[in-house]
Formats: sequence, C-alpha cells, structure tokens
Amino acid sequence: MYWGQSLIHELTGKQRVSTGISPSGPIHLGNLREILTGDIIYKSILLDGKEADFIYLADDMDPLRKVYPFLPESYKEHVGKPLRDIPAPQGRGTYSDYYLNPFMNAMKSLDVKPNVIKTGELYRDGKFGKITEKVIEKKDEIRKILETISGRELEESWFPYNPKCSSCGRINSTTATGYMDGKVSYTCKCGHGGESDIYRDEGKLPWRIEWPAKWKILNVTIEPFGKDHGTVGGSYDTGKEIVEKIFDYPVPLSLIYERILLKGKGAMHSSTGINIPAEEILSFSPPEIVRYIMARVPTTRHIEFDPALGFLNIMDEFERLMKLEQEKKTTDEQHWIVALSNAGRSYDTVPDYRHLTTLVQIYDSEERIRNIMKKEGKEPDPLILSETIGMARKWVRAYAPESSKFVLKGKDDPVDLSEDEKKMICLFYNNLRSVEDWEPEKIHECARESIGASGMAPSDGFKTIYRALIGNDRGPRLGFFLSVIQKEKILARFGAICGD
RNA sequence: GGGCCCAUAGCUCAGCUAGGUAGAGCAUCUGGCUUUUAACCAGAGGGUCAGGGGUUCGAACCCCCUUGGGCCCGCCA
Repeated sequence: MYWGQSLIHELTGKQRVSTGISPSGPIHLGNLREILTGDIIYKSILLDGKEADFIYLADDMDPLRKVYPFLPESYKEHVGKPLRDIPAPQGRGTYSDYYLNPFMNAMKSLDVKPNVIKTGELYRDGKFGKITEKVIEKKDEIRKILETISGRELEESWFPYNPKCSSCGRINSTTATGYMDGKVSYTCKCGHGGESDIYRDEGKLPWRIEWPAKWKILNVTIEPFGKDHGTVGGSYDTGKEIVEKIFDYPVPLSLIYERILLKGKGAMHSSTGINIPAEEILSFSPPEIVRYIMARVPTTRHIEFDPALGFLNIMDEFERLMKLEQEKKTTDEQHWIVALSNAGRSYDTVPDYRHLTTLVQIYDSEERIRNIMKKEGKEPDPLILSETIGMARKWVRAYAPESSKFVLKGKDDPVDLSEDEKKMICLFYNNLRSVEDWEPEKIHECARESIGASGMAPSDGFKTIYRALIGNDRGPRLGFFLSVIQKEKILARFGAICGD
C-alpha cells in the first residue's frame, strides 16, 4: 500500500492538515519537504475519499535569531524583532514577505494551494488572546510539563508569554513582571517598560506553547514536522502533553520527515550554504519531478538529491512511470505516486527531458527544436515545451557533468586526424552526399557502411567522426545527432576537412 | 548521553502494518542488431537479506542484543 494511504487509511471524520515554515531566509528544497509532505497527505486523504483541508502557517511573528550569513551586518539591530517588523534585505516591504513571496510562487507551480495564514495576523486579530489567558492562568502546570518532559529547568523569571517592547520592538529582551486583565507588564533591556495586550500583536507565546495552541485554535488533526521536533523531550512531546492536559484537545497525528541531503555535500541548511533554493530547483526541474521526489518514498527516509546525472535518471524513471500510467499498467501504489506527482497540468505533454538536453546544445531556436520533435512524432504542449527547453538549458549550463556537454565545431576549426582517419571521413562525406532522406536511420547506416568500407573498426570509426564534429571521442547517437543538424552544415565541415 | 533512519545481487534500491519458494533497474556474461552522451531485443550467472539470539510449523519481515553508517537533540524555530 502507498505510504500516504496507509498513514491516513484509518482516520475518521474531517481532517485538517497543517504545515508551517518560519520565513527567516531563502526557502530551499529541504524546507519544501515540509509543505509537500503536507500536500501529499492532504491529497491522499481526498483520494481515499475523505474530507480534508490544508493550511499553511507563515510564522512571521518569530524573531530574527541572528545575522545570517546572507544578511548585511547592519541587521544586527534587528535581531530579536519579529520578522514581519523588519525591512526586507532588498527593495520594499517586510523581511518575512521578502522570503515568503518567492516561496508562494514556487508553491503555486507545484500545485500546492493551502489556505495561507500569517501567524502575525492571528495575533493582531486577537485569535491567541483567549488561549493565552488560559496559558497564563495555568502557567505553573505548564512549567511543570516543560520541565518534566524536556528535562530542563526554567528560570525563576520564566513567563509563558513574551511581550514585545513597544520602544525597541524586540521580543527577546523583555522580562514579564506581572499580569492583569489581559495585559502583561514588562521591563526591557533597552530600559523601557510597559504593558503588552495579549489580544494584539504585542507579544507572542514561546514556541513550545504556541505550537499546541495553534493545534487547538485552528483545529489541526495532522501535521508533518522535521525530526528535530520529534526527538524525545522535544517540542512535539511537550506539545502533546500541553494540548491534551491544558487545552483539552486531542494531539494531532504526527508525521516526522527525514532531511534532504545534497549528494556528496550533506544535509541542506540555509545557514551552511549547502542547499538549493526552491526557485533554483524549479528553474531546471519540472514541478512534477520535485513532487515525485517527495512522493515516491516514505517520509521517514532521507533523500539524497543529485542535481547532475542522478537528476536525469529520476527524470527517466518518471517518464517511464508516466508511460506505464498512460498504458494503464501501473500498480495501485504506482498509480498513487503518479496522482500525487501531478502538478495541476497534463502529464502526457511533458516532453522527453534527456532528449532536450541534447537538442538545446545544438540549437538556440525554440522553433527548430519544436519542429524536430514534431518530426519525431512528439507534440508536447507548446507552453510546457518552451518552459522545459529553458529548464534543460539551465541544467546543461549549471549541473550537467562535462561528459554530457558538447560544442559543435565550426567549418574550419582544426582537427587532428591520421591519413587513414581522414580517408574514412572523406569516404563518409562522399556517401553522405547521396543520402536523399536526411533521417537518423539512413545516416547511421551510411556511417556504418563507410566505416566498414574504409577497413576501420566500427568503434574507432565512430570516435573519429565525433572528433571531427565535436572534438570528443563520444557524442549523441550519430544518426539522430546529424539528422537534427542541417545537411549542408555537416557537408561543409567534412568538405573542409577533405579539402573539397 | 538520548532519539530517528539506514544496512537485501558488483552498484542503486523494492519487499518489512498481510510472516509462506529472495526481487527490479543498472553493471557483468551469452546470442541478435557490425558501438554511442547510462542504446534496443532475447537469455544467463550472481545473495549466509550486517552479525548474534528469541518467538513461530515457518522470519529479510515480529522481539532483544551487537556492529557499522547517516541525521537530529540548550534557547529559538
């Protein structure tokens, strides 16, 4: 049974899947696993014939933790302020929106359409007010839960609500000094003191309390999260206890997902620079493949992502699977994987990516490539083709191994050939001139005959031809390769070599 | 110190929440097609399922232990 299906199979009643990412930096492929796992589960529930909805929380009330490597030193003064109160590193708007917006676009192209909720707005609208009253009322019980389960001791001055200083704007430098009628009084390290209204965005609950509070006020029933939260004594453990004992709400079903590693580099983190931003991966990978990468394996397994040849293999695997699906030969499990890889557009028009990586190295013109594919009997959706051509170009430029790249030699470029090799090339050249139909098979046959007639071993003959054309011992399948290049161009090159 | 995941053919992995004769792709070898950016077709060889113990008529699968590897674990998220 498909992993997504077995997970949700026994659930009853309407489900609400919740995910969230703190928009503190560029969102990368590793972070994408959170939201895609949520989306896969949400859609699995629907596919299983049950009711569900899907929310995404942008935690823009979270404070900036530190000056990340990608930020200017001047951001030091913003450390401790909520992300939604900090200016964007570039351009206008807020820090949180600056990183959130590109991510939203990425989500859209991945066909992930949750109900987006900004945590800051929940605070602003007083949604956390009532539950915060309860938290403060039961603060001793909560303290005990946190201390017992997480095994750490809280400071004497600990208070389950962090007021935001109305003077310096930080929420990590205040100390609560009292509570009365929905207002928390505080003093701040900046010297200021005041009151913070828990029914407004004048402070926030600490993470370990905010999380279960969100479950309760948003009626969450299932939530995926990274393994770091799932560790013993971690925030899921304490959240579970708090939500049940204090908030009287059943703990949501947990779904712990493993990390995504970059092949040969290690786990993806925004801070280490080992990562591929979401926009970047979508610049060379069709969205279906990004979904497929997450959908094909259970969440408990780590994923090693190889953007070079490994990516091409995943592409092939996916295209093969698509073909099976079209022929209705998929197993139940494969069928689910196909359904969950869908990015909201028609699959049968996704073009042959590997093929395109060769074509884009020969032609700049999209029109040309389109015509060639047409001649081969493939007619992908024009829009998708054009998009995928751009992706294949990007892949060749940025990720392809050297062995997968080539440059067609110019007519008069020098080439080092022995007498025998030259003789064979010229024989091929002469034979090629009489080839009427400029088609892969005909050309290939012509090459074989010419090599044979020259007395060279086939493998040496092909190497020689590639050397003359691209200065390399290997190249794309010869017949196909020459067929997509103008005959005159090929003849001109060989003619020049033969002194014709 | 604690937790999660992984260990199955040379390589990458499936099979483990149905316990019932060990699988796929690639690689290798044979035959066909007188190579081709990891070509295609037909076939073959290849495994002490990391090791040990337990449960069972029967274990890759369930339980315990050991070994090796990956990741996570103050606060904050």
